[in-house]
Amino acid sequence: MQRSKIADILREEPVNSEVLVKGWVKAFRNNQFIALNDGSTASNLQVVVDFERFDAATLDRIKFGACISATGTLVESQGKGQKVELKTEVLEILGDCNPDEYPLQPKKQSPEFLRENAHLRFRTNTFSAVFRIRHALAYAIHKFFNDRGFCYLHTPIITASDAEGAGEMFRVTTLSMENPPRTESGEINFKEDFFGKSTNLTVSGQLEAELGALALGAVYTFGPTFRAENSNTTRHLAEFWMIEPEVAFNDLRDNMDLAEDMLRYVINYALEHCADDLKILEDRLTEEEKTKPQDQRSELSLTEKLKFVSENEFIRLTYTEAIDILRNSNPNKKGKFQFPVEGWGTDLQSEHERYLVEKHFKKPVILTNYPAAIKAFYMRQDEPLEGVPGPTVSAMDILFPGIGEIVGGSQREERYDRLVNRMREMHIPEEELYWYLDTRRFGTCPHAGFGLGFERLVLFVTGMTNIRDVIAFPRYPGSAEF
RNA sequence: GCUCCCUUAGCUCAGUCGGUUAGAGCGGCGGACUGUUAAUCCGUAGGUCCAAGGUUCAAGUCCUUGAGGGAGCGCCA
Repeated sequence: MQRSKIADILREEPVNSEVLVKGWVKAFRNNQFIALNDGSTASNLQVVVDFERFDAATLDRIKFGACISATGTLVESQGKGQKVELKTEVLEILGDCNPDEYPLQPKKQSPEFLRENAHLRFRTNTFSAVFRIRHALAYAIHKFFNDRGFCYLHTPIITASDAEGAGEMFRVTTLSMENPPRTESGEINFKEDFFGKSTNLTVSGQLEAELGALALGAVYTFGPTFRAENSNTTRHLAEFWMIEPEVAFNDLRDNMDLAEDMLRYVINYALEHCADDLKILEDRLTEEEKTKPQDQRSELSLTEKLKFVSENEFIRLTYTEAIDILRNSNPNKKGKFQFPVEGWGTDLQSEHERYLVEKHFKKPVILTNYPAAIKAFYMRQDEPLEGVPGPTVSAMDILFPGIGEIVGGSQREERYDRLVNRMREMHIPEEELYWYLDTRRFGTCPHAGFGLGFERLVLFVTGMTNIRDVIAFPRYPGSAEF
């Protein structure tokens, strides 16, 4: 007999038919009622056993976490709380679960404890919901881009370029660490390394994506990304997944439209397809809010928050306008900011971004046209703008409540001379990036793209608070367990 | 990398001003009940108070150092 998935049974409710289910015991009540979950849905199937028909030794092995198989007739439930239930005829214990040793329990356990037991945390309601939603969001992203004619490009994970300028990198080498080959001047000789040069794990697929975009028109990457920064926050990982679309002939405005459409699309996708899982996370969040002081509680529930983002236009304003708002803001005048907003030209601190998003506008904000001095070499240089004190670039950052920067992107500098000048100013080695510069020498065109931190998106949609809880096995400073 | 906080039973946490025998709920185990919804009721076992050192007549409680964890900041997605 073929196994049925609990998701299918609960959807189709094939009453009076014979079904076989397999799954893990979530609760065994009254020596009669097993709440069975097989991961196909957040909901459990009620498996009813007549304890007089089964031997006590078998019933004794039905513990929280045990894996069982049950065959029987699906009937309308005689109790309240569920529509259908399984009247069990055959029961088999597939895997025992000794409650004395099993770390998980049928009660609320802290995210920190579960993180230390990340190999088992999929089995909790919260984490199974998080990972089903994570899957749905990944699928929605592929669907969004596919439906719009984008080409999914796999950019390399090992790179010889250390000029990407996005932070510290992890070295990839097969050289002996104890006794590496040396050059005559005593430096490590990477000519003898596996690739014949020094290599690292990628910090971004953007530069390669640009190469693709300038032929395929519209491409996106979706792959792992590595940053060896010693970042200890709730929104940084050393290994994370990033989506990087890159589109020929797009300007900054097109770029913002694309990012905004994509975020709305995937959030709506989750609202439409993950209602059960979102309910679990919403209830969890509501409980958590109750423990906070009244003034720190969120006014919106999780789904309300998601709907709010999907139904409202993002606020778009320039860096210069943002500085004006911040300079005249109450917290700045009253000296409440740890970093007072003084002049034009310095980067915004996260307290400033949070003020704009969470207090001033109360919706997602896209900041554009940042000072050139604080942004990357490849961003397109703006023509001097009236009332703006210094040179700016066509950059855009999308800021979300609670998360901060979820997207960072720009229109790219497509003009060869401008790009080379900028690289020289910022000491980016031209020789190493000859292939990047070639796109500007041969048939260059305006184009734009951005990077979306996938885990930050999952963080927002699930309402979790620590990014380490939305990736299965997080990597961060001091931790590469599992 | 910087700042602050935490570490007590399997889990979540309480433990007053340093004071005598270390507390609860959940979970476990034993029993009762048998249409339950994290079932309920009765009983019961369970402790290197993170580690080392120090102060003190006396340390879970105070001090120092270390380990592990969390939050914030910086770096960014």
